[in-house]
Amino acid sequence: MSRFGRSGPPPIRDTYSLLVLNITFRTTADDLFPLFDKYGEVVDIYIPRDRRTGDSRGFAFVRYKYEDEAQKAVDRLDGRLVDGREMMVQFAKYGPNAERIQKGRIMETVPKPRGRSRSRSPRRGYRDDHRGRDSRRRSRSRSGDRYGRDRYRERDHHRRSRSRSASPDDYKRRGRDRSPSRSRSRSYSPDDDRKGGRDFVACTQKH
DNA sequence: GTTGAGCGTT
Repeated sequence: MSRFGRSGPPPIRDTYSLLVLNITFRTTADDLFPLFDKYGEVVDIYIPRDRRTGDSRGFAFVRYKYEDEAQKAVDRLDGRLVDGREMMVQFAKYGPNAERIQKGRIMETVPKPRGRSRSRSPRRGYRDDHRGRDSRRRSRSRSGDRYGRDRYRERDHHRRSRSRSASPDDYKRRGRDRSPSRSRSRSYSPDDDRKGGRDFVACTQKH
C-alpha cells in the first residue's frame, strides 16, 4: 500500500518501474521517497512484505512517470548508501519498456547494422556492461551461497509438503480410512461430550 | 532479535 493517498495502484503499463534491491529490511517507502522524488515525479512506491510477519523483503519498486527521470534516478541512486547498505537501482521487468530491459538497464542502442560497420562487430567491448556486472557481482560474492540455497530449499520443502497434504491421493486414502472410522465414531458419538467434559474438568481444575 | 538472491499489491 502506498501512503500517497491514492486509492489503488496506478497502471503499470503507463509507469516506469524501478527495482530497488539490496536495501535494508527496515527501509520503508517513506525513507525512499525523498531520495527518488528529487530526480523526478514518483508515482508510487511499493515494498513487498511478507504476508505473515509483514516484514520487508529487502527490495522495493519505485515507479516514475517518465523514462528519462527513471534513468536519471538509476544513474544517481544506484550504489547509493542507504542505512549503511548500498542499494541497487535497476529497471523492473514490468512496464512499457520491458522489452528493452536487459540486466536492469535499458538497451537504447538497438544493434542496427550500419552500412559503415565492418564485418567485425565485437559485442564484448562494452565497458558499461562491465561496470554493472562487476558491481552486482561484488554484492553476490560476499553472501554465502550455502545459506541461500538452504533457505530456499527449506521454503520450497515447506510449500511442497503443504501441497502434498492436499494431494488427491492422500485425501482419497485418508477419506477411505476415515469413512468407517467416522461412521463408527458416529455410532458412539460421545466424542463431543467427552471432549467437553475433559475441557470442563481442566477448566475447573485450573480455576 | 536474525538473513541478502531476486522482480510486485494493498
